[in-house]
Amino acid sequence: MTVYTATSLKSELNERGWRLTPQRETILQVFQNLPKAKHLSAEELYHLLQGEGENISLSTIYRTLKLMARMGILRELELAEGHKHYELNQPYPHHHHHLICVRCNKTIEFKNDSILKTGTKTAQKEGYHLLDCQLTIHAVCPMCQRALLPI
Amino acid sequence: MTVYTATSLKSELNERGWRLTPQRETILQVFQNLPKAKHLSAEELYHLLQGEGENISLSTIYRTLKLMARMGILRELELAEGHKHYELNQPYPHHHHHLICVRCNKTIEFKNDSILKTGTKTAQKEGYHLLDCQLTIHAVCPMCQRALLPI
DNA sequence: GAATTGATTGTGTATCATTCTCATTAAAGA
DNA sequence: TCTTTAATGAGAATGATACACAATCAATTC
Ligand SMILES: [Mn+2]
Ligand SMILES: [Mn+2]
Ligand SMILES: [Zn+2]
Ligand SMILES: [Zn+2]
Repeated sequence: MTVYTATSLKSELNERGWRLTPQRETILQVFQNLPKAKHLSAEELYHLLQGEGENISLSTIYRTLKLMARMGILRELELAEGHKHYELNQPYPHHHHHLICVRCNKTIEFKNDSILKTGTKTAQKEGYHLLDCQLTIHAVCPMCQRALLPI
Repeated sequence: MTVYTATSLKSELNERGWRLTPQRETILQVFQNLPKAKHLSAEELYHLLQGEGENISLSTIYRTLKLMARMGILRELELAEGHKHYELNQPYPHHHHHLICVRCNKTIEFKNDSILKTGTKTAQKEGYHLLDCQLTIHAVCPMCQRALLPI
């Protein structure tokens, strides 16, 4: 949960024998400039880049998202929509969690400092190297409670 | 997060105009008799039932898992394996969370009472009806840290 | 307890997110 | 600049999950 720049990304990649490519740099930039509370799926990122004239293949998008999640740069979110979403994995005080309506997928972000502390302590206790720590609350939003729809 | 019996399941289903079927009752029983810290995927549940001579179709398995998750009977877990896992959604003091190695998928359960309190409070504050609340820690286990494998 | 109704099931098929293959390209280091 | 090999792009393959629809049967009514 560090703040990355192109330079620090490059050195961390090179340390492991990997490379900084224009594609990887561009994708990191997109996430760094994303508005607060905005999450992107692979497909959404692909189309966003297309719109900016950046032709990065969908394969590379998928590979890069997975790589950056495994490095702890991005967080992989399961927002009850059948595909993954990603956002920058930010440290305190930007670290936050998600409250999701399982019916309409409306998502609310919220903060709670003690959760990251719990996560850090738990990982440490077991000797795990922490990448991400997210509280996910599945619930039914007020609107969907009123609409008496079948599940 | 209630403890369900066949009878309470039946009344809750009937309240909504739905039915208790032998398939649904059997599937609930499987989860109730599952050993601690055991999680099942749709496919695993299917084969477990086949082994017991219960021929419930894979479609029904998927439908039932989704139904019971939306009712709050089961929790849907994303254990970094490319498919969902399910377990009984148990109240305090059995409620727990997961620490997952993103490389080998080794999963450790841990408890922390304050998290459920945070989840309950957050949902209530926003007027959401709570179904489940899970802290997921993504990390790299000690063994996988030593094995210097490519991500 | 028979008839009615529509929710549920099983089978097969469709969908779609994600991964894989492989030839080509291009970072990194010497 | 040259060499090595990681990374990319394009398309095909995979696999988890959803869907369509005819047949079944759980719940309710008479
Ligand atoms: Mn977020
Ligand atoms: Mn568990
Ligand atoms: Zn909703
Ligand atoms: Zn591991």
